[in-house]
Amino acid sequence: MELLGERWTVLVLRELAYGPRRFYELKEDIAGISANVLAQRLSELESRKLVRRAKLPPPASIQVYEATEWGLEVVPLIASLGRWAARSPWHDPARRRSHVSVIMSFQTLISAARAEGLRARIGFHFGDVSYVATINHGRLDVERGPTEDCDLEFRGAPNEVSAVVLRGARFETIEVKGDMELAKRFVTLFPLPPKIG
Amino acid sequence: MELLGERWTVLVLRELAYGPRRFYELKEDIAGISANVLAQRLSELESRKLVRRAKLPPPASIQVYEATEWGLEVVPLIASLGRWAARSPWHDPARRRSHVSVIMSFQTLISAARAEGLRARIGFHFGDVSYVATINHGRLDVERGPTEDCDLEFRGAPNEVSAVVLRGARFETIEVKGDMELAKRFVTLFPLPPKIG
DNA sequence: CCGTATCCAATAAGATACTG
DNA sequence: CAGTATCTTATTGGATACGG
Repeated sequence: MELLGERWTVLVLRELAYGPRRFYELKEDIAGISANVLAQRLSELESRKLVRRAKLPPPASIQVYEATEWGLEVVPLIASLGRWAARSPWHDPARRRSHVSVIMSFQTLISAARAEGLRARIGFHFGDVSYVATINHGRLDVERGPTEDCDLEFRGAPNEVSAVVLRGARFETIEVKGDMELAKRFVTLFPLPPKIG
Repeated sequence: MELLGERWTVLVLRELAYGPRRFYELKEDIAGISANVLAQRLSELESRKLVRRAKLPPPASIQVYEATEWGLEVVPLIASLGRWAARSPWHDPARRRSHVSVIMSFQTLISAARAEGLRARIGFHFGDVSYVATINHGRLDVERGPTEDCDLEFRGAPNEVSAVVLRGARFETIEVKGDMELAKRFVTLFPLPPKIG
């Protein structure tokens, strides 16, 4: 609790799950956090060795925050807590979510059995951030980066893409291109865990 | 975070991991919590359906708090968070711990490889609370209850027992009785995860 | 863009006392 | 024993403004 117990701390760390981010990205993607609290949380995380400041190589040369190895090790637990918590009767999938949170839920919810034998590269575009997800041996491996050589691409706001992938919203509500047969199968790979009471 | 995010909430839920408890037990075992905060946390947990009030069957007929099924499902994640957090450079094993926390760390830290092929029943006495742990197929199954038919028994304060089992403190610092060869092997089954920095 | 400084408001917690 | 009521204090978070 001393490492992760204060308000916002877990959410900040989660945003660093797929690589370094800059201050204003974090501020924008963590709905409702204020600059001073974000600064404080980052410095606490830094002093606890869960996060470190890094400088991107030239020509970018900007300062970013990245999770340490140890910090990254707790990320799967955070993801599992998310899956558990989403079963709450009061969970609201319409709440605005960050792209990190959406991608993480894909990774957490994929059914190895349903993805059996499937191999595919799938790209996601959320505004100016993109991810490539590789399905392999029933797992979904994800990294941030350009969606080159993908069999299928989704583009839209995180919530909308999530609604299509997890909850069967119509493809027309976002932008889907590439192998549409794959798309139809892909959105069946994510069984939602049973709701409570 | 809305389900478990406030201060004390996780600690309260953890105390219910091995069965129902009464109010004053929780108050005594959660170091530093005050009665009003505990009452508030319990009622929040109840309204969120992680905990329910129950009445023990006669002749006890006392009121207790117990975790719901759903509440119990998050306990292994709490345990894993504990293992992760104990690697912190600032983790202090001398801090006073509850018997629940100690038992849970045994369950979490046992090495399946080292316990390979071992079968045993081991009892633990902490004041007036006792547990029986069964080693089987590399796992440690635990339940609260009388230590009947155990091959080995430990008795002492939670911290002291933990020091013996996890950190190789001398048997003489607590009370150990039964199969002493088993005892010597038992305390080798729990490799501590590597420290950070 | 990346924070820091300042201030104010809300709230949450601790201590204590008290009651069925 | 199992809480509730009350009070006081400490913390923290949100808003805003500002500077490198």
